[in-house]
Amino acid sequence: MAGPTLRDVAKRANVSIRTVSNVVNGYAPVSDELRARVQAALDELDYRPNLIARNLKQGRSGMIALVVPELDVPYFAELAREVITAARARGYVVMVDQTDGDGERERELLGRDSRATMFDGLLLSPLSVSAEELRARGNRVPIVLLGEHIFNGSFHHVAIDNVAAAREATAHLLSLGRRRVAAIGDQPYATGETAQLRTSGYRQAHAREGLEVDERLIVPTPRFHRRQGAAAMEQLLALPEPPDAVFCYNDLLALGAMRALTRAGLRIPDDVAVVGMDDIEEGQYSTPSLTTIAPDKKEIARTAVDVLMESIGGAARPPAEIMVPHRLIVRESTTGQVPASPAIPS
Amino acid sequence: MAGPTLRDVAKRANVSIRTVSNVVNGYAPVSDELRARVQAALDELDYRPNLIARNLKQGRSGMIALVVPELDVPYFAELAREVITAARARGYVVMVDQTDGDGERERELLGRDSRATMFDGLLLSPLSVSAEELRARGNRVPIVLLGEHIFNGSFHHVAIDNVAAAREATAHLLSLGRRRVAAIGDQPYATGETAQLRTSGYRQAHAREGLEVDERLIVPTPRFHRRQGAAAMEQLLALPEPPDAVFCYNDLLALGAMRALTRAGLRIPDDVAVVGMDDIEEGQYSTPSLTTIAPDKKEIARTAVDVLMESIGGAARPPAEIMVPHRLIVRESTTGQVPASPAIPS
DNA sequence: TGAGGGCTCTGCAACGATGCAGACATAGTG
DNA sequence: CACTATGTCTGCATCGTTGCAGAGCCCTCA
Repeated sequence: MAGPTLRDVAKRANVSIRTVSNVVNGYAPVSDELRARVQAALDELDYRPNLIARNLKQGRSGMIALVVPELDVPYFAELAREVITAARARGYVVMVDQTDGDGERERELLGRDSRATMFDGLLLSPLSVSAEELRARGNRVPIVLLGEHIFNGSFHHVAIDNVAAAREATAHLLSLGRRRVAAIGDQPYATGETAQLRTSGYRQAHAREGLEVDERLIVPTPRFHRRQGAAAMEQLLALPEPPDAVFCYNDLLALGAMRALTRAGLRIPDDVAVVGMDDIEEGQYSTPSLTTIAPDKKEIARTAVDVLMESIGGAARPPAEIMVPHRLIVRESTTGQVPASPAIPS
Repeated sequence: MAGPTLRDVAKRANVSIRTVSNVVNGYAPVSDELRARVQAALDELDYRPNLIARNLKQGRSGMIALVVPELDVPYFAELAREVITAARARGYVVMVDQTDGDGERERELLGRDSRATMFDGLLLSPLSVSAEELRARGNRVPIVLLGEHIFNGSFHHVAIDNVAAAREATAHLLSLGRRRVAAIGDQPYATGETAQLRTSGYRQAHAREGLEVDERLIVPTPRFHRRQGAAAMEQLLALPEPPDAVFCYNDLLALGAMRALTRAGLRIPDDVAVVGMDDIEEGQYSTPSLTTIAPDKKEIARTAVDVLMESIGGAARPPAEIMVPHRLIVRESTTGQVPASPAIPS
């Protein structure tokens, strides 16, 4: 079962273990003759270094973990892809784990028997666990947080400017002349920090136009899936004065909302305009295509990995709140027209 | 930086290293008094076991790797989710890696310096690399293949019955009275085995009805993304006699094709009916919702993990070709009506 | 009373690799 | 020729943990 070790190769080539190691790693100078002999033995036995042993000796594993709520949520899948790519560029591999947004599962990560110690660092996109808890558990492993707003500055944190993004999305709808703009996705409780930031951006946009917010148009949702988006939209349509536009806190909610609108026989954007957030690929191909706020995912991933590498390297600079660019992408769901770009987006 | 080790705890509690280890693992009987003393020391130092060392000693890592072409392709993301869940149930964590369908990247996995040795087993969904190569590289790590058809029986392999699935999808279209049924996604070359199986199912369905296949209706695509689906559909619409139905080899192709149809001002399914394959969540919410072949992903994941665990455990039973159930799910894109199920699917 | 048997607890060796210091042979230098 | 410098190669210790064998100790029972 177990493969040959350095010892086996050494015996076969009649050299010391250390020399074989040197050949494998190209370290110390080795005479051509000996190198050839060792190489032959390596090939014959098809030696593969035991990375676990190497890791133990070197005190690092070359692995980081990425923890997201749900991997099959497109935003996280797309983010995971970028993280894996960014990490690979730096010689790291990524273990992906999902918590299902379950606080228990998130806390497990910090527990005594967690596998966290196997990794050189953690990228965490927490849903339920608070920064306070994270800090209290005082993991020894460097951590960088993604997306979730954590205000107490205990950890490095990479995200877009949620307030500004929400403000721009809402302003876009207002600029189209819509006057009853709904918001889907508020989470007015402790762990809904990101959602609250977006709500506050939504309010700011109204305030800047001197408009009142009709509180009934703000629909909270416990989660950010299509199902909740559809349900929230149905609720909004049942109002005496239904909205003429809706800003959804992510694209899945928006897609669910659009589905509900279509079912109700309403036209998008003529009757109701829709904006999402995340710019998942699906929104480019939906009917109609979805106007959205696009966070720079590549940049998020790259930055997060960079900062994590720095921490792993031992740089003890104070935890930073890092903002990553975003931009509004206008598509059919608000203007009814495709942008100038080609008919079939990439 | 590095946390306390068993030695540190032992020194503090004034016991042997071995005893601390016993307390941590609950192994040998330890007197209550000593246990308490050791536990106190553990708590004070906030000891965390070094899993790398433990792995080295025990010869296993408790990790398996899942290698897919692209994590942000919904099918793979959904599959990854199930694999992670299934593996966790068995005490394993999953490292997810993606190859971008790049043969080079896939081959890297088998190379001398690959990290594959760090894992107890590999779940591989290869795109470019052939079974022949896989076998030649003779990795020492147990491997289970997912999805791709490998006929030479060198490895365990878990997949649906692609021929039957494609036949059923096509038969469904024919049973609706469609007579010019196109196929999008053929790959008539060495590494397109799965696609070829589907084409053969498509042909079988025609043959059983005594119908001729118009070869111009079979459109190959190098990849299985929305973009290719849209392009292929446009190509089909340009034919003198365009199709009245299309079977796409996965859901993304189908979604792309639907987008092209909508753009061309055609109605689905009235003018052209569409069937996909994979049952990704997006297809439930598209407009119209997508008829598709649903592979039992949970079952695929569970079976694959089980078989892999068996191999890891040392069971040397011969490589098996394992078929997992699938079923046709009829939605609006072929019948124009939602099935009896609730308006908003889960 | 003394051999035998549990119960606790300990120390040594080992997993497979690398860091380090030094051995040995050869070459270069005055 | 003696002495240092250089280039190769080796052995030992070590990373943090667990497997194994056994040392004490107390208790039991013939």
